[in-house]
Amino acid sequence: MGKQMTEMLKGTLEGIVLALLTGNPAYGYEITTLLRAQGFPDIAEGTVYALLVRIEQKGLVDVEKRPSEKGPPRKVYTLNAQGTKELDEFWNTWSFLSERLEELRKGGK
Amino acid sequence: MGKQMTEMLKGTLEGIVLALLTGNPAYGYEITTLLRAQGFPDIAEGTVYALLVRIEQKGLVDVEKRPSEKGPPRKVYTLNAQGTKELDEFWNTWSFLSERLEELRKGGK
DNA sequence: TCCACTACTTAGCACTACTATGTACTAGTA
DNA sequence: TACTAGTACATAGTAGTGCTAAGTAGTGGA
Repeated sequence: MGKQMTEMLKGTLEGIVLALLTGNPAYGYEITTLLRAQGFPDIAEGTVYALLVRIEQKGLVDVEKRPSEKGPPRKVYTLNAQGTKELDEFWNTWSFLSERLEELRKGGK
Repeated sequence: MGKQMTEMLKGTLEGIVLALLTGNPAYGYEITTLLRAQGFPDIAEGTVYALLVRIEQKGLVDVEKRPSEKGPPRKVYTLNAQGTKELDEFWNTWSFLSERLEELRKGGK
């Protein structure tokens, strides 16, 4: 992955994952493949798992262990109320930054 | 500053500063006040100066020292060819990420 | 003299993405 | 049986970047 993208993902990747989880519980491996399919082909597995540990510790998701047909049991993450609130704040922060940057791009000094 | 914004600025702040410098040479203290005036009231001085050192070491800007009427001499930064190229790449990276996020926001899974 | 403003510098910290490696389970196949 | 691939999760160590905090230096005004 480009160094720029790596740095830019800091702070946004968490939001991206929370957004993926809205109304759509998922487990780590699934989230990784989802991200890779949706334009982030180089996302490292370890990054996703570490992120999931973080958002679980922050209490943004509920976790449930479910057996898998193939391999070890899955940890399914579901966005809870606090996670939804965090996601809202994420979109606010993103919108603000996004607007600033669009102004800058238009030469709005 | 919010923790979210702090993390989100990683990777974008450099682009913001490069964008501010296009066709508009400026010195550190000036850039700091510019940023504060344009929606980032809590940007730390130290952050800006450290970033300027970095982009100078990467060769993205040319530097010239000019005396100030008030206080120590200013270090005026001018975007050079390499900096312009880097800024182009920044906009590409930003556009990509921005599009992904807008899709996500619209519920595009 | 003291303070405020201008202007730059730097050491240490916190956070997050990446690299690399390891564990564990299932199924297919040679 | 032994090997391989795919599924699924975990984690130690590294790098990059923004923040905190503190300092240095110069000018001018109360």
